[in-house]
Amino acid sequence: MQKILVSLLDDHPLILSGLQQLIEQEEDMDVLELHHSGQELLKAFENNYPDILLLDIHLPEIQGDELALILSKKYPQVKIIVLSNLDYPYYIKNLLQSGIKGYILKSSKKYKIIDAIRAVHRGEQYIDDAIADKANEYKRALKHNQNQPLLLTKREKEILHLIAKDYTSLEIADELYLSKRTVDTHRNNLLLKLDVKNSAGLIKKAIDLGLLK
Amino acid sequence: MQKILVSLLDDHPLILSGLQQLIEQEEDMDVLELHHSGQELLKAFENNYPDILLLDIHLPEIQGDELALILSKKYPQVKIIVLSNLDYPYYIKNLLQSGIKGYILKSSKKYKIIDAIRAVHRGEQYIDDAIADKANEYKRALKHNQNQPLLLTKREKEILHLIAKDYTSLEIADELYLSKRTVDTHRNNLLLKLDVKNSAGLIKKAIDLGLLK
DNA sequence: GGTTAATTCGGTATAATTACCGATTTTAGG
DNA sequence: CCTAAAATCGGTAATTATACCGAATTAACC
Repeated sequence: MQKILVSLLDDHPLILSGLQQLIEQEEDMDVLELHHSGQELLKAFENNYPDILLLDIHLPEIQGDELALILSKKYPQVKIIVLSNLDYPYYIKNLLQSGIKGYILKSSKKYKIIDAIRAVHRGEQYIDDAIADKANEYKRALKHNQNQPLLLTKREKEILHLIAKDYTSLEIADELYLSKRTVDTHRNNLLLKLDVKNSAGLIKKAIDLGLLK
Repeated sequence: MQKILVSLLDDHPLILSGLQQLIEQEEDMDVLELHHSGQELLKAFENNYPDILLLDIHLPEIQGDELALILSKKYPQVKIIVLSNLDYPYYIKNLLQSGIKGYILKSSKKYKIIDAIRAVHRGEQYIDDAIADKANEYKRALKHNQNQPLLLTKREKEILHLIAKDYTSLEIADELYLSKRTVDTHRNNLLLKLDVKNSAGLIKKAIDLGLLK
């Protein structure tokens, strides 16, 4: 029988080991390669790529969702399962649009991860129950916001990072050679998109969503 | 030869597996027990405890530093090594005062973790280089703040959590039956203690330090 | 019981953010 | 080339947060 080939991307060596061990215990799957960064993965994929990629969404250099988008365009054969800590459900919507096939929490029981790999390999979608539940909750709670995409623009991300760095609007304006008014507009859009009412909530949610740090 | 007995506490099963595998590969150490929560660990320690405890500082229910304090009072024989993602160095000062013997990053190379266990077992202190470097940097940069303890009071933590929840000062005051003025004082103290100048920076740093979420 | 830290509250002033109304120009993609 | 999204900028008003002066009460600890 052809084994399911799985590659892993995570910046934590410990998580990589844990996943590797977990997968190699199964008879119908094998680990192809371990990757520690998005750059490394992109290079490695030029030579060879797996059936399934387990992708940590929290990465230091590149945003997980950006990488997912690149990969699903360049390597649509590779089925991507996202590993995340997030319990914010609406984030999945964007990811699913990026071609993600599965979404599980890092804190999941081990068998769930194995199940997810098999399901996605069969061509199914696999969303962690905990998340699916919350997603429904969320949809019910927020009707007015449901067709608003959560993808941040380049400028918005830039400004978000500066807000997190303790900058005031004026300081951001100076830094980016913009008027304070422009910065405020972007701040407002950030608050709207993330559905929070001030900067404290913005930063909190941004980190939870993996948009920051 | 007597093996070094190591117990592990982390809320992520994957990290636990990774650590377990890593430690059991070494001939001079063994894993005593895996713990998934602070409560579970405290109960288990009543019967038996290890030489070394690898303690994740990011825990859902109990604060890592609080647990460390409890443990070092109740079980001073157990040497604690903290595992963390933090690159904020001044946090260690408090931890070291709580009786912590080692401090390493989750993203460390695997051999570092093994080294740390051996060093701490010999009675040495082991601080991750990356952190030690930053700690010195930080000391140089911030002289005026160096004798200010970073431990937050109960009330401050309470208010910090509400700030992160998008509450305004007035809403917090209502929630806790306080005057707005009191809330503002606490907010100010939070800004001072964490050395940031607004709520956005406060939340960012609090999360980095493991004080939130 | 005495000392220290924590918590509570007041006023005033300034700075910063957020909420509204708006608009034009630039960029990216089909 | 055309269209939609993104990025840019203005003014005003209201709300919030922060910076300063201060101090009294309560809780915790030795």
